[in-house]
Amino acid sequence: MASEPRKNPVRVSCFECPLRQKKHFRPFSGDELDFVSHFKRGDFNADAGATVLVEGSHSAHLYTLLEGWGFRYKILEDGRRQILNYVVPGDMVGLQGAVMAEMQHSVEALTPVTLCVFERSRLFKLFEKHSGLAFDLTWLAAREESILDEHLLSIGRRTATERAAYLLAFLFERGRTAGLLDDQRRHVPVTQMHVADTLGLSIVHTNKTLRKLSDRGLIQWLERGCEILDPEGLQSVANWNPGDTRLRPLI
Amino acid sequence: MASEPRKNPVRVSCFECPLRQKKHFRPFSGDELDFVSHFKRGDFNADAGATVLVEGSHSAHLYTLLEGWGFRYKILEDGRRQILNYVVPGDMVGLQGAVMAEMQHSVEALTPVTLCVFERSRLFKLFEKHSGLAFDLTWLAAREESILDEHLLSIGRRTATERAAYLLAFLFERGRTAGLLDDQRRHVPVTQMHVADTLGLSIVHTNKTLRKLSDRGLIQWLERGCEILDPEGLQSVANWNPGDTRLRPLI
DNA sequence: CGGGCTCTTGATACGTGTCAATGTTGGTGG
DNA sequence: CCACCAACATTGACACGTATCAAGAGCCCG
Repeated sequence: MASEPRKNPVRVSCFECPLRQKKHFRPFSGDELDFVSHFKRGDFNADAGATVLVEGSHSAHLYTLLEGWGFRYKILEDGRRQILNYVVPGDMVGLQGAVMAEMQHSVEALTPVTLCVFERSRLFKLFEKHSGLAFDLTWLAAREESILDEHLLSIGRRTATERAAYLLAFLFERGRTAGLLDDQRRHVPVTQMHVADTLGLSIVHTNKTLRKLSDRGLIQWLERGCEILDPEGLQSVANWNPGDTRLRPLI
Repeated sequence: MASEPRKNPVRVSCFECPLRQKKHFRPFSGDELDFVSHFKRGDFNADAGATVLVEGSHSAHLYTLLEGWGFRYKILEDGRRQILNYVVPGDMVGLQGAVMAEMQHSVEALTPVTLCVFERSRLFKLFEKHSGLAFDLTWLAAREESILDEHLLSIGRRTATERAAYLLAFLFERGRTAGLLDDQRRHVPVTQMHVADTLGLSIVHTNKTLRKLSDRGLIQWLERGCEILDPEGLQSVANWNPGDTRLRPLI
């Protein structure tokens, strides 16, 4: 397995939240931290490959990914699958189900994951009492939207090679700002099947496209994952660069 | 032009908001209505084809479309364009620019449009004082996300014919719930170029694909627009059905 | 040891893009 | 009023990108 063995599934207190201390997240106020620690119901651990949330359900919960990689996807009746976006630590999951009628997509773990579980029914209290956190929630939703916009541009208008380069540069950037990757750890834990289902390509063509990127020294493919050798190179192939990397909120 | 001539550009008061009275929108409380009417700065009218918002800008404003059709899009440096989503009355526009650093997409009017202009700087007050409206804002963002998810599935995994059928069924549904269309008025004001740029297809192939739908009696193409003859037929070709059509919020 | 999952590669078929040419419509200016 | 032009829609021929089919290798795990 690509990632280290899961930590002991001990309840993680918000006060010692390992994420909050990382540099990319904005600090909480004391009040907010207090509220969130009550908002949180517990932890949820899942193995790689596990389905965390399923389309059509109307869960009583809402999650934040604390550790690991995951992805959101939809499938058509005949099994064609489209990966919509990836989930890294700090990302909120299940907001759709919490706010609207039901989930319109599923979520699967790519590595072993830990999620913070929040109680859906207390969400309205968050809006009522903590406008700063409510704003953050909207911020997160707006950012998800802008990522989906870029994906749409990618699938709709970029060539296969550009798409692949974009995706890998994007995943590296997301992993980096989530503290999963850095100059030493450059391993993105996806299979070529995941890449294919994200780019809207067949797996065979994906393989041939990735080979081109390997041949140019931009990446190296290993079993069950990809080593990002040259993030800037990928960005320039894709004609993309990461947007705003300033402090982001965390809930 | 497909739509009737623009109404006199008189300031529209929130108290007589023509949208709020339509059945698809949730009613405001008196307090909320009061607040929104102060939040609103004025109206903004634009002609068909006008660019309403441009990528990279950081506008002091935030908008709700009051009347007409528009669309959001992104372009690559060499001019390739991807239409991300369409905007109908009741849709909020520019939230990204208001919440994050700057707009990551542009918005263009498809018909003459009227927009309500809100003051960005008062947004934090909305969160502070009107948690119901703040929740609505998040609701709108979550719904936009779920639409983009479906588009992504469409472009990534549906065939050209399915994609086209999906798009037209989708546009009919959006127009219908926004009060722009009904069983009598079935005209969607897009060119084949718009369809092509939404589906990620070339214009020539789009033309040939639309012809198939015409031949099957599902649509009829007119100059600068499309008559939706059989919405359910389109839905079944695309293997898609509109989700939650319950009351939606309006800001 | 077998079987599943992942990655790889070559051959061929098909969907979609590109090029080119034409017709229509509506608007503009002489 | 007509000539002209721009935008939009249409069609056929051909090229290219991508899907599909098929086969095989390496690996891990039961």
